[in-house]
Amino acid sequence: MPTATEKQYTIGDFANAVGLSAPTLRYYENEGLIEPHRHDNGRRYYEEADINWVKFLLHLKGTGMSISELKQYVQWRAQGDATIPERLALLQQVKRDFLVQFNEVQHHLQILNDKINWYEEKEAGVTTDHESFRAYLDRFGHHE
Amino acid sequence: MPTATEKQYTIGDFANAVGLSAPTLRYYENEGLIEPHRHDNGRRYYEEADINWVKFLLHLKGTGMSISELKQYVQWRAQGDATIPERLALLQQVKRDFLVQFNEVQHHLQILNDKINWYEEKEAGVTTDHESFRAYLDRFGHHE
DNA sequence: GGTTGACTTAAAGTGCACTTGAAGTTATAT
DNA sequence: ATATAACTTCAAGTGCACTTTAAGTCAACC
Repeated sequence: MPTATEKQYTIGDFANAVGLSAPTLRYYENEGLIEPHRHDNGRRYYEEADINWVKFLLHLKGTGMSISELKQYVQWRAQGDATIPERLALLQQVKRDFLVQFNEVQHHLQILNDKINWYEEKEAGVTTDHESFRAYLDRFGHHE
Repeated sequence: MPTATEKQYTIGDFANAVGLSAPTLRYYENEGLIEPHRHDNGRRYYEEADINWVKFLLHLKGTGMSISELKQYVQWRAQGDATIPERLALLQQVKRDFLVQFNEVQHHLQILNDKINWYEEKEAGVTTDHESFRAYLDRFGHHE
């Protein structure tokens, strides 16, 4: 049973589909992250499956992986199942780093929220004239 | 009642105390974020309160504020209470942007976790030989 | 069939947030 | 007293992830 001929995307359409610019796609290709097909005239074309691949890469990138880490991951992947332990170890390390950052960033948000509340209450005349932000924070048990 | 003479930090000691390098502190000063005192010989010194100030700036920075946004915030702050509405609006915008990013990043983590689990199960021989990652994701209802 | 827009490569440029270097002064320890 | 370490300014350099430019080829529309 022959599958329907796959839709072919120009680099411009593909860029639109994945939310990147065409130059960025060429840059990623240069870095070895993507390998589009070529028409006889030299022009690139992309297929449906490439969309999923790029979106997956962007998820990994969004967890904090650099281009060179992605490149390493992709190289291992091209070498087949023998490199699964390496890939798994890399992703686990990325996850650990991510979680550390995630906790820090939540703390930053806490302080930002406190400051916003402080300004809002100050505007509404709720805090006493000379209460400092630090004293205010202390009331909530936040430190640093 | 005279308060105990405040401890004075050299730029090196202060850098240590706040977790930045001395050049970075000079850079921040250049950008108008910090204003240390000076000894008669021209050398900078910092006091306890400066530690809290820098740590607060680093919290704001950690929520995604750029150096130039911090600069704007600091300038408004120097202009007194009249600029509280501007400062509040800025921080509220920062918070909105932060929360958007925060949601996205949680989704990225979800995909990373799925991929790690997929590798772990594959290593343990749990998934069927030819199940694709996408099919695996679909079992959990994750998309994109 | 000509104009407009999308594509091609390779190299150079950008923006951010620092970091490093050069050249010199000052403080501290032996 | 002298070595060494920390400070000073100002300018230039770095790393990352793109973005822009230049010079040219190709495709689609009227």
